[in-house]
Amino acid sequence: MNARLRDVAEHAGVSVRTVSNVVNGFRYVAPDTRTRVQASIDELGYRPNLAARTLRHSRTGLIALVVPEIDSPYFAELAARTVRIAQHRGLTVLIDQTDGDFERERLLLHGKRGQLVDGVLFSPWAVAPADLAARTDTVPLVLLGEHDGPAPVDHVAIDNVAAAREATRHLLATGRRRIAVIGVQPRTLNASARQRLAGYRQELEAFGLAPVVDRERPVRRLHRSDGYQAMLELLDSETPDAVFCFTDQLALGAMRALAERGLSVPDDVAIVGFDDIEDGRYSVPALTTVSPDKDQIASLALDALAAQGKPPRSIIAPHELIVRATT
Amino acid sequence: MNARLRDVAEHAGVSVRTVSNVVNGFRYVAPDTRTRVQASIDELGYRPNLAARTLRHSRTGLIALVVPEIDSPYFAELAARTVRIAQHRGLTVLIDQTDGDFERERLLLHGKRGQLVDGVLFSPWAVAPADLAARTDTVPLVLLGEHDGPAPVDHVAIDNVAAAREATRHLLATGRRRIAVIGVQPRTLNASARQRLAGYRQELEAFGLAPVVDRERPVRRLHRSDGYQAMLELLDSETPDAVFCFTDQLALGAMRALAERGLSVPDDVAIVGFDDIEDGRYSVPALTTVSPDKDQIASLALDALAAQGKPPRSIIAPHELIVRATT
DNA sequence: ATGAAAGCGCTAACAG
DNA sequence: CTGTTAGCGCTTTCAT
Repeated sequence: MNARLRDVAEHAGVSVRTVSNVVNGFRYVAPDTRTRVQASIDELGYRPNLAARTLRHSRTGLIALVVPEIDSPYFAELAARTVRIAQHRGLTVLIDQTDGDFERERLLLHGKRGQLVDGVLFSPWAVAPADLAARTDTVPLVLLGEHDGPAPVDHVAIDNVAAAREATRHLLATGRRRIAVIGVQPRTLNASARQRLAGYRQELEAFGLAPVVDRERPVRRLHRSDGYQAMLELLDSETPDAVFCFTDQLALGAMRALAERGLSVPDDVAIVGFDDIEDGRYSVPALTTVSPDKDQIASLALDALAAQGKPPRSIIAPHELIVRATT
Repeated sequence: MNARLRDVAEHAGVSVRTVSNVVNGFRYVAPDTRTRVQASIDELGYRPNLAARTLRHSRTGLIALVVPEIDSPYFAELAARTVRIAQHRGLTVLIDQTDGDFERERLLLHGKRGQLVDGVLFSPWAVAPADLAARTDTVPLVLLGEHDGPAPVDHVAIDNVAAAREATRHLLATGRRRIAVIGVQPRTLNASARQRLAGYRQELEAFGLAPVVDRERPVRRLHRSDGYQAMLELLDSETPDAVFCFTDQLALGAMRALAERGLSVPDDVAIVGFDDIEDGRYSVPALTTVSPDKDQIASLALDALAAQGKPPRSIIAPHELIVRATT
């Protein structure tokens, strides 16, 4: 077993109180006492027991980041930034992966992590606003990503409607008129997808173009393969001159389908993605995309966690359209 | 404050012992007592305090996964699988990101996580075998990835020499003779890179070809930009007819450089990567690569963690060469 | 400036 | 089958 405070105390010939003072950098310890105690600490290889501390303080310094899948590039990049920023603030991040499974999300939401974490950053996939409202767990919660409905929870997201409008406007400005989208979600749950679709339609209409139902392609998940599949289907009915994909992964899948069909990007079909993942910067051609400020998202979410108690807010993080070679 | 065991006991009119029995699914509880207690638990919204449990059991159910960067696709995919498999085994994974920083790695190695975790899965970047040997912390440790030197630590890796030989052999078999590599590490620390280089050279020599120093390109990190840069340099001296990249990210960067120079893959230059990340499956053309069995790596590492105490072993996970369109 | 001791919430040995 | 209680390691009030 590891050395305890008491072992150090005995070894140094002082009380536990004094050792505790030294460990926690307390002001009033006689210099020589401090030296002696420190020597004992080193010699015995003492390390404070986090569990005992937690029990005492009822604070762990841990926060949970709940995402559908950590190896989806967007979440990986978001997680990397969250971990980094949390580290700066003296927090440790514990990652939960739900695989988009409703039951796992529900469990996590309702305190499966018990007193283990001081807060939860939650990126919902399957869970609905009603489930959030029904939450009884008291651990501070911040939602990552779009979320509508009256759930009494903080959430941070970019302005998806505005972002989608910019993407669409950019396509229109480069002379495209048959603009399709890939990424509509069959279930109504994904608020981000819904808002991106709304933004796309709004911009088309503002330009005097009527949305064409056949050009709004649904996908089950947001992987490359879904984008690939959706693009093939799109090509089977009509060849659009541009596609706005609701994630970069979908866009990369779509580009692969176009390449296989011998279509050129951007000459035959222009592509805009969403998320600004690193793959898109190195794809050939490089992907035009909406870039959410992931550092800001992570940072604002952590702020919101720390500020809990105040009435829930809807926090908007910045984004930017990055024009590269696919448009 | 949350309800405690004692509150539930009073509410249900039983002792804490009984409540504890119910919570932990103990055998001998009278059915009606159980029902009554369960009702109180639900009513009060009782959740066991993990810190107290941990203090009692000196076991947290947490393990740390330490990686240089979580948003590097290989590590993201490995993390996703580790989290998933750990979940199955009732473990929670906490992710530490070192950014390849020596000091952060050293800290983590020497027990910065204190009693917080039951074990550490460590993917070293900057830290050397000597640092590992000097470790005093007692938390079980398993190294992920190649590691040589006599450090008394379990580690799981694939057979990098054999894998590199297969990759090189494949290139030779398709008629390539001017085969370059990208991914040599200037510092001697990265054992994986060293072994891949060794395998490449061995296979060339076995084929009767002498290694050419200029064709062995170093990189600082393993990002796409490094591969891109290295490929450009390679093209400035001589155009190889094949490049074996030590990671898929390097390969994707290299492919971008080739595209910009108007060279065709695989007609002008064949490419083999390493890691089998998802991007490579959807790049155009799709990337031939060495695929380490990441599920096995995660699974074997978790096994090794559980089996600690036995003499340290060097565990070999399977790998496979996946031939796609770049060769 | 240091010591003694209570108590954080839980588990399990002991007693019944 | 259930109750009582010591103690996991630490922080901190109270006392000196």
